[in-house]
Amino acid sequence: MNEPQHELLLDPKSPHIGFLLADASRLMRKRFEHESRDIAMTAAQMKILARVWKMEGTSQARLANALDLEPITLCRHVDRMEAAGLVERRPDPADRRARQLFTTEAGRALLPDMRIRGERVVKAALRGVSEADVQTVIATLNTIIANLGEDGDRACDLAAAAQVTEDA
Amino acid sequence: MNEPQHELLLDPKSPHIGFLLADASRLMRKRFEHESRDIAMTAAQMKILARVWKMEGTSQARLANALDLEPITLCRHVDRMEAAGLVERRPDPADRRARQLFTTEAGRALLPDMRIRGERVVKAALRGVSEADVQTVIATLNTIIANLGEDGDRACDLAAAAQVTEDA
DNA sequence: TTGCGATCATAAGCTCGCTTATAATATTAA
DNA sequence: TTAATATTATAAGCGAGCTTATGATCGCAA
Repeated sequence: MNEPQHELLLDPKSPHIGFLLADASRLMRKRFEHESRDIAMTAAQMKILARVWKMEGTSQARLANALDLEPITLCRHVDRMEAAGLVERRPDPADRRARQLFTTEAGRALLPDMRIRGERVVKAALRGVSEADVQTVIATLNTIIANLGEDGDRACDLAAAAQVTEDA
Repeated sequence: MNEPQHELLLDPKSPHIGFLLADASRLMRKRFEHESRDIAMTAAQMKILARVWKMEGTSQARLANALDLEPITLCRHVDRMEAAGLVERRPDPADRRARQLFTTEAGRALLPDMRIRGERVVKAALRGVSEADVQTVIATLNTIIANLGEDGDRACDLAAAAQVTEDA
């Protein structure tokens, strides 16, 4: 009698919202990459470049914080973006550990086109979705991000303390 | 006069829904992994294992279709999952190219606990979100997935076929 | 002033998704 | 029957995220 347990584990009628989020996000990313394969920049790089533009001369640590990325993740991005001529690293005159980040003329030149294509993908993704529902989704996603990002440690401790099942 | 253009490129008041999706998805995945670091299985592996359980003996190609993954992506997962003893590959007696997939007793044993922790993460993520809004988000995510998957040519066919290939 | 703990950047190596390519086998057409 | 095509699994290698660790430097405190 396995059938009922199957339903419990992966109910097709109400799929785990985490899986839905992952699938929707993955498909949008995939579509965007396909939509802009002729531009030498990815969506993640666009996001980073736009932020560097707003924080011209910032350090990688502060930028990583602003983008909610781990420093090493950003560092790898900057490696590629610097190699691609999108961004420039200069030594910080006030702190010999740090490097200042600057956009390149070439990098800035690509941003508007990227944004246009991104909007095209969003429009395709949201076809048939009402404006009200879009707003609900945006608000809910922001709530989720706040819930999970606010204080990871505390919430995790609470949850972890809840249950430890020892099968013996 | 850069300020107005900055707003256009990355408006903090209405951030690109694609970025929100990616962030929410990433944070949920991160939280889940933290929540279940003592279990030798990831969320993606859980999803795959549950599906193998429903399609015991299926081929990797059909499983990849059912999960909407590229065959090579699934192949890599199965590599790791087989090494971890979660899943088993056997030669298909009817097709010498194919391998049949089966869950392991050890793999099945981990699923219920994984599901419980997944639900805990979802509950934490959705704190303060009304049930109605959750339903709206689920419906919208399904629309997005359909919108972006259908145009990819025949994702609908694949999804439909996946449901049918169940046992008889 | 020294010395010790934070902070900055980054190395190593992992999962997870992808594209592109290839060997083996199956299947279909000629 | 044989030749062309399709399918199955997998290799190689990239992007995007992560954890953990390490060398340099900064800053504070004894």
